[in-house]
Amino acid sequence: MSKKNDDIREMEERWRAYWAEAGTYKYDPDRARGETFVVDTPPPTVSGSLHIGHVFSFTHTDLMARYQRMTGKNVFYPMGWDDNGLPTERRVQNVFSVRCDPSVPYDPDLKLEPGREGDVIPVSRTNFIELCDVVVTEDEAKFKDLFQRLALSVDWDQHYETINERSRFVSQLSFLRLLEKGEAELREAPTMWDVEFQTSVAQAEVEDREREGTYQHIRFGVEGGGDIVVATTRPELLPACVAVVAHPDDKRYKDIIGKNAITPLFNAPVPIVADEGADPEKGTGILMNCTFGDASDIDWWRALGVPAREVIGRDGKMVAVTWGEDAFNTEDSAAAQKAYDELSGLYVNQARKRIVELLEESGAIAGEPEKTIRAVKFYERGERPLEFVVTRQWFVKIMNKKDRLLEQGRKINWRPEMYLKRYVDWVEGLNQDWCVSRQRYFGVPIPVWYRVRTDGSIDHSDILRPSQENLPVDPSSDAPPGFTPEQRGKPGGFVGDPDVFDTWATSSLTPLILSGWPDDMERHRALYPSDLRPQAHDIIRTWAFYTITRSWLEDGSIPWSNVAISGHGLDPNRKKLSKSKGNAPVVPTDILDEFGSDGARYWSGAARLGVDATFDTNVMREGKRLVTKLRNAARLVQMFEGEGSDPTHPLDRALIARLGDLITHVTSRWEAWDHAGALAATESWFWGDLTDNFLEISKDRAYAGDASAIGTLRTALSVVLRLFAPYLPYVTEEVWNANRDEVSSIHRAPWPTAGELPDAEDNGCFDSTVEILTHIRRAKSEAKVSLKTPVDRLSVRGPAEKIELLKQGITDIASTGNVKQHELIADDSLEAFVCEIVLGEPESKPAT
RNA sequence: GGGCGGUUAGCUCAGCGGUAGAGCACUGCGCUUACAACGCAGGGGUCGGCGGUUCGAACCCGUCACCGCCCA
Repeated sequence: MSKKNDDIREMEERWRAYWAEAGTYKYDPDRARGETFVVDTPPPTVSGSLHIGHVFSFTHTDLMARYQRMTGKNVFYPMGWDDNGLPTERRVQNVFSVRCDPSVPYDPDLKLEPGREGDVIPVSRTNFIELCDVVVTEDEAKFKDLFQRLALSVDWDQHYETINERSRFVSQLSFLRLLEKGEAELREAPTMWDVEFQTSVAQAEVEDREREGTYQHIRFGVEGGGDIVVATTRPELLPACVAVVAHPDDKRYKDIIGKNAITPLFNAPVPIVADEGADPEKGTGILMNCTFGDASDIDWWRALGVPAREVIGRDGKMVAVTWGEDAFNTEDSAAAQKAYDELSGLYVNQARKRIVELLEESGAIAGEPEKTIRAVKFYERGERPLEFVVTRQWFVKIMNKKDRLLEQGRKINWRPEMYLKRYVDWVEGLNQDWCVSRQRYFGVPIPVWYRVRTDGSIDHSDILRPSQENLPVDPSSDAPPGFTPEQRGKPGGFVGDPDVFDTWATSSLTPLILSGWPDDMERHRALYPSDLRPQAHDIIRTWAFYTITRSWLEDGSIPWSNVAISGHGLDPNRKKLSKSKGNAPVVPTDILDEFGSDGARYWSGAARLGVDATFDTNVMREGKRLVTKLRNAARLVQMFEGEGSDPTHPLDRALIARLGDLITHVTSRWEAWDHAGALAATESWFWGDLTDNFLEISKDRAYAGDASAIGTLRTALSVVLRLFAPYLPYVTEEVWNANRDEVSSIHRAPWPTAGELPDAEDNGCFDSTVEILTHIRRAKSEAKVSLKTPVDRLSVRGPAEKIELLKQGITDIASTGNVKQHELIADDSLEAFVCEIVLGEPESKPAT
């Protein structure tokens, strides 16, 4: 870091401390809802790494908050930390080299060093959660430090964690209300299951990945003679085959529909059924229906009413089954058992290889294997394919509400609007209810218990609920109303639901967590629905979708009136920046060190909403350069000590008029949620009209104490600083307060309006003046002489009207361009200015 | 396979019906008491291809190609 950056660092630390102490960004609960602007801030996952993408999107939010604050709004801008959930658990496992084992008793004296090496230690659930708390506390401190350095104008008194008591309370209460309304229910059903983390997952967390697969052609017998060949990429599911399916119009199979096929190896009779879902073009046109290979298997299984043959366990291994019993009927138990025992206990991919060998040995493989590319479902954070496993899970009903959820989505203003389309596509494509229970530890517990029957079995239909005043509860340690802790697990007693909620089940409630619902309804009415949900486009299907869903389910409302969608930070190869891809090597604090917070914010501010932004230090360098220019321009303006006045000189009046146009334009860009357009316009005016031209033109008059020039410069600086303030909070605050006896934050200053400016008009003299000045500069540049070289004679000919305008600026041109003699000649035969410039001798340099 | 964006100067991007723009990079000049962490001037683009609408298209319509994202 250079010495110069030390200055920036000092300035940043000084103002950061001031804002915190002065409460510059405090929300005022006493002001009316109409004057308030409420932001439903995204809670970042604190156990992820900090990267420059955070700087990008969080700055966007801050820009909007700052603009609203300057327009006079009472801004409610909180900060939340998403600490609950799997990312934290994984981090804790790595940091302390532990794993959670609920069967291990709690050890109150457990002390582990972060970064500990050695064997993985099993720890109790309570110990594990304590370790999670340790890690998130540290992580949150790092995030807070970065965000404060970045000058996010957050009211830090308004913060939350998705695992804190308030969040657990709201999450549990909201769930219980859904249960009351019949919108949440417990189901034992095939569910998408991650065999690595051993938890259920929801549709929103699943992604398709293309994988190589191999079609194996397996010969089935047909009752009454003959055979068929089924093609499958998952031969290990053969023992789970409950039917074979062909298209009703497929001539090849028409005659055998209604008969039974006999599976090879297992000799299980399975019905041959017709269904239009079978694609005659795919494989051999006839396919296995297994319990359960994919979502359509579930549909067919339900439609056919056949028993489920579950062969894949929660750990992704083939479970032990007994052929000839229950669902596993067969014509030859001994043979089936012998074959199956070869598979039992193997992982799915091992079983796939083994069963092909067995089929080959038995002569049931028909034809050569065939390579194919298929879409395989994965949990987004997982490395192993999902399986469908029958488990007991809590679901929230959403499939029957698609139309209403679409309608709710359309009531919200999406910025940019194209992202409504993505929401609509997602809702229309929903194919299952929302599974909200997770078999994890660090999360909000599901607040119910189940009665234990007198025979010791659990009655999951007898759901015991806590009363609202006891929330939040932990069913694994608290007892339900009317029971004593001693009755846990005993006949006639109770057991707690062992699961926690999906992280989204809690974070979808952030507007309610923030609003004080339902205990402080006065506050709730002041803060809900909120005005702005800022977030990135990757979580439209999760955070935005689930929040809209929860608000609809709770009271039919929409959670916010606007959604502002940020793009992603991309690496120089235009790939999304993420820790997992290892392409985010740049530490955000290094960036802030190098370019200053204002410089880094400039990069973000220059990017439009919804558009991905390539990480580009050149843009940050540009921002840093702007900061320097702003300081230097301000230094000049603030140097003039004389009295200022309203503009009287035509050039000054023109500048003020142009400034008014700028304010109008920039404000309209902000109102259109176009902070990037507003910045570009402000920067262009500042650099062009103000510093390159007006400052040069008016400088000599200002030095001479001309009140009009001085007043104009001060007005222009005051306005430009305020227009830049949302993007460059540090330097604008520094300059704004440079000449003040008492600090008055620019971030509480009123947004400039054209109406606050003195009356003025741009009659065209400004453009004429700049035009001639440019001629003079070009002449000197082409002559390769210094700009201060005198012009012995300047002669301008032009149409009378333009010459009249030029007369208003000629004195300033003469002083700026060091013109000794000039003449202006009206000539209406000309359409534009024609200049004749005679350069004098360059002034001799003083001897060195 | 479906949807949504994008393709403009070497790079990063703006412009979105009326004579092609910015910053960086490049070339030349210049230390001028706000600024060399800078200024001034300049070179550089048949606005992805092909059709169409229009007096006029980077911009509207159609089509194709490629890139990215989202979903299957």
